[in-house]
Amino acid sequence: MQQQAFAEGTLPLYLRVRDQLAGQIDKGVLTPNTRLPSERILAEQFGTTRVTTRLALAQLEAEGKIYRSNRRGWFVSPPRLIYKPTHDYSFSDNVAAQGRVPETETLDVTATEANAWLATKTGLAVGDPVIWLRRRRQIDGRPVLVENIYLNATRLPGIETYDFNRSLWKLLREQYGVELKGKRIEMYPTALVDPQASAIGVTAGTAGLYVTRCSQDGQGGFIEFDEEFWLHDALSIQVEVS
Amino acid sequence: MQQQAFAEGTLPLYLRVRDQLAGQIDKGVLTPNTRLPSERILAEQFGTTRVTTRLALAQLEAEGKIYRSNRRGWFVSPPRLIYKPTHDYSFSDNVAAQGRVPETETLDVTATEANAWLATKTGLAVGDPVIWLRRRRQIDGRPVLVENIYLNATRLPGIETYDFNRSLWKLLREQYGVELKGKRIEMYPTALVDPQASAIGVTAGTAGLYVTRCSQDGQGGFIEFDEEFWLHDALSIQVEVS
DNA sequence: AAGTGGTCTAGACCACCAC
DNA sequence: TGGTGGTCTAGACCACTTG
Repeated sequence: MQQQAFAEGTLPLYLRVRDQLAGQIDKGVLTPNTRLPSERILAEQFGTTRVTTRLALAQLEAEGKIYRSNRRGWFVSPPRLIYKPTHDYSFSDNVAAQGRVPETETLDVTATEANAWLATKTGLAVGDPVIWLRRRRQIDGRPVLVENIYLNATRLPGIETYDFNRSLWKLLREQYGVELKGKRIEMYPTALVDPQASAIGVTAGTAGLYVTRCSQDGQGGFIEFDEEFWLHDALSIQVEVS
Repeated sequence: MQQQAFAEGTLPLYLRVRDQLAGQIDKGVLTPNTRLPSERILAEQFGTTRVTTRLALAQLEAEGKIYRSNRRGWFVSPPRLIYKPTHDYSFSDNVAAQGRVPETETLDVTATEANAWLATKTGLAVGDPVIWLRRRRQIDGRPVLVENIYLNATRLPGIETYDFNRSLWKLLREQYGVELKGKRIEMYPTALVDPQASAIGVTAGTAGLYVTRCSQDGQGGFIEFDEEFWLHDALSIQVEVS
């Protein structure tokens, strides 16, 4: 029985499987959004078991080179979306400008009140009215993020009556004359867990990037707090300061 | 033989193991940098196998709640370091200000020339002289990042003669009168692979955050290009713009 | 209905670290 | 030297998606 065959150099088997697949991706044999052969077939091709094959696939997934779609299989990751959270970019415009197809779905709109956590993040008082908005956004048909948006209901009366399947930034400007100015952004890598994982349609534990953004108007009044849960391989963040 | 026992609710076993351990961490039974029981002992305690136990541990690792150290075991993650890449913060000062103990090791100093990749990132011409610096930085004795720094050798003559186990920012200011101004920052989550994984002392494939920072002086001249490879659970990024 | 990934078992040997 | 995680085998059944 073959165990720990460190024959070809010192690399463990699952990393050699990884290298083979990565090579096919880098050379363009496998192109973005192509489905890989099934785990059982890959295991047979590489003369190993599913467990080891899955180690290799998990490695490539961690590197952002492939992703999985529910129980449908493994796919080659498309290029990362360049995302500049300090700008007022519309998601839709930004995605389109990079030659991709955006889509936004509103999952949920709820009138509620600021809790303690939101109060410290926004400067609101506990109990202040907010509109809580949940959206899912896709690139080329792949869901890449879900977000919770908390809007200052006092500052933006009637906002819950609008269509949110579009750019919120444009809505604020056109209907309320608001230009977002000050922003406080915080982000860190973490795993996506439920309910966000389910909303995106990935397994709990999938690597993600958690981004929060607190925006004010020109006078320093709180407008919007945005909490985004991104797939870790879907974006590249860029920030410029002078 | 017990397989797929979805008895207590619908959660798979490895997620129930995860929840138990996460509860002990959140309740403070297990405190930062505490070692968890060994995988074999955990497997026995939860009445399962090592493979399933490792699934639970990998989940917690992905969430940033625990980390592993070489072959020494699993440990509870300390709080994330708050990091503001747009500021001129010194790593050492920043870590110390958050009540932690910083350490910097210079791995390597090399005089070399800009290649095509570096040229596009910095605005230098291919072949321009640069000083290439590799450093490893620790927090409370845990290595959390390695970095490649490329310094404009023309602009900073003799810089390779200084001690780099300290704040580079202070060195530039005190010895060259340089105040870093313009910055272009780019970052995305990805897995750490060799040689960075080895340098930090983690398994290849460990989740990380890749950060690059291009800094100029007040006149727009290129000073420094910094490429950082962070452990994904070690930091939280904050950016403020007005 | 067939095929996919998701979960799980019950073992094994190896490389490395601390003692 | 003994214990740790790292890697690996050869199977199994389950839940879901797709034709």
